[in-house]
Amino acid sequence: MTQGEGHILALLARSRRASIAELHRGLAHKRSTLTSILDRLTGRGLIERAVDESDRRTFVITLTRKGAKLADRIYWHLFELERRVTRRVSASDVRGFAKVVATLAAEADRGPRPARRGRVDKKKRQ
Amino acid sequence: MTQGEGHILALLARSRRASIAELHRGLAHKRSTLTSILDRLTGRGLIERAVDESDRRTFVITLTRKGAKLADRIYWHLFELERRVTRRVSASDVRGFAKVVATLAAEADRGPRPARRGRVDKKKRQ
DNA sequence: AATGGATATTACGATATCGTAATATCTATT
DNA sequence: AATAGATATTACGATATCGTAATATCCATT
Repeated sequence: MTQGEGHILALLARSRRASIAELHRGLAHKRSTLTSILDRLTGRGLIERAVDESDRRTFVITLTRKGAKLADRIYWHLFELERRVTRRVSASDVRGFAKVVATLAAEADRGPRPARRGRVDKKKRQ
Repeated sequence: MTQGEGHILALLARSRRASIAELHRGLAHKRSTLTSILDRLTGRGLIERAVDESDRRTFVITLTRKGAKLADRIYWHLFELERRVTRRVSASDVRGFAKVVATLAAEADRGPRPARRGRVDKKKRQ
């Protein structure tokens, strides 16, 4: 079980049913990696892919019974970890954490700001 | 340039000279991965490996002139990012962030606490 | 100096992730 | 209905990471 696989199962533990694009939004991986992850989860009989009839470009991912069991365990595990952490830190610590993370993400996303010497190759990110 | 490579160069930008074990402490990767990273950096002429005469089991990693230049750029880049973030958040936010991260790491390291049903396979981590 | 255990590192095959190109469907416009 | 552009996804080869086993050196004890 890789980090990415666990992550996807945890997401599905809540939504139960999601498109690939939706899952991708909650994942720090490239889209092609998500395909691999879904392939593996499908191969192990944990999830199922079905074409969405309303938009046949997309697939709807659902958990199998077996997958739901595992997903719940993972979700519970993460929930438990969160609980243990929030017990040991203050609410304002958590707010500070969230704020720093959000700011970090936003700033990193903007890329190198003040034009340094040398070309600033603004890479495309998908 | 992968994340791992950048990370190692950033570490070397400060210490200029480090053992592999030292580098590994500051890296979120397995030791064997570090070997690969060092191989690539060596191949590109950015670092050099030399046996430590005082303990011939270990190697001393140093930056080449070319590597030092790149390492400084990377370090500067990270420093700059940090500066941009700390400008937008308060000092107590940063403290909260650090506290949550530390607690999270500590709790995750302890593993699942209250014995759930099923075996708790405490995996070895290197 | 020989033994055994600990530490430091690498080799190597297995697996995961990435990046790009290709395919298929949808939506809007002519 | 034909075309063009946008969106959603996968295929596939290249690269990075992982896990384990192997090797070499060091250190302590006999």
